[in-house]
Amino acid sequence: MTVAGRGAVEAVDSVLVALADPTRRHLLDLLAAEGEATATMLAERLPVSRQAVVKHLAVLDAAGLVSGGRVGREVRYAVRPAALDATARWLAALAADWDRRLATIKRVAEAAERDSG
Amino acid sequence: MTVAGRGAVEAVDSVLVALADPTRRHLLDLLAAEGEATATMLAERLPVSRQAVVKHLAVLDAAGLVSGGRVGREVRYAVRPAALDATARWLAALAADWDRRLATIKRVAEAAERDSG
DNA sequence: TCGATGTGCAACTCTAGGGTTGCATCCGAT
DNA sequence: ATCGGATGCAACCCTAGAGTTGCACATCGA
Repeated sequence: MTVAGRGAVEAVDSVLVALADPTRRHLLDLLAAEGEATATMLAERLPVSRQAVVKHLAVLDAAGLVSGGRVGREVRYAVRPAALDATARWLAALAADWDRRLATIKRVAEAAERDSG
Repeated sequence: MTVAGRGAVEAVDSVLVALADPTRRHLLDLLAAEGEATATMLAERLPVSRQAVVKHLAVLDAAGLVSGGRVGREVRYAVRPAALDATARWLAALAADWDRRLATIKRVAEAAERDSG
């Protein structure tokens, strides 16, 4: 690992992969707006079939970004902020790490500059 | 848009897509550790060809995550924290937005609960 | 019970993109 | 001048995964 725990990497990976698809991000937006929705409802608002939506929801669920609960004959999905928040923190920490390293490189370079110049 | 500007969406999209690939994340790790490296050097430390590395670097460059500069006959790449940091903030804001919405839903549900129960 | 609605499963198509190889090109050093 | 190491370009495979269709299974309402 570079900056945080190793077990978290797979979790971050699944979230990043999930978020990389525009249709899935659209689904998340709809879910966040609606509060709760079924695959059928979501498919009506998207230019894809219900089955496509179901597959996307499965990916999002595996990443911990949504969770679905059965109510009668339908399955209602809702958004889950935790995994998203964790990934945001991971990225922020990584960016901070890069900053730190670049600052170090710069100092070293300037020192070498002074020595030779 | 939902929580931030619209123009930023494409930028975030390219970063997310770039980060979704494990080989590219590995490249970023190597670059952050080395400070600067060429495609040839990076390819030696990865189980893929130099050409594959070049393609990945192009994607990372388009996303603003790295930048390369020519030095003599070689091209040295380095990591760029800005785009990563912006994406981290975007995700954090999105997570916060979800939290806000879920809290609202919960309040509404509880109010309805009191009214009918 | 029967019909309508929603979900689950499976086989299938099709393309984006990750990876490769081969060769041309450019620059530095002897 | 020329040899070697590094980059650039182009034409290729090949698989993951986004999307589809078709049908079977559950469940609610009349």
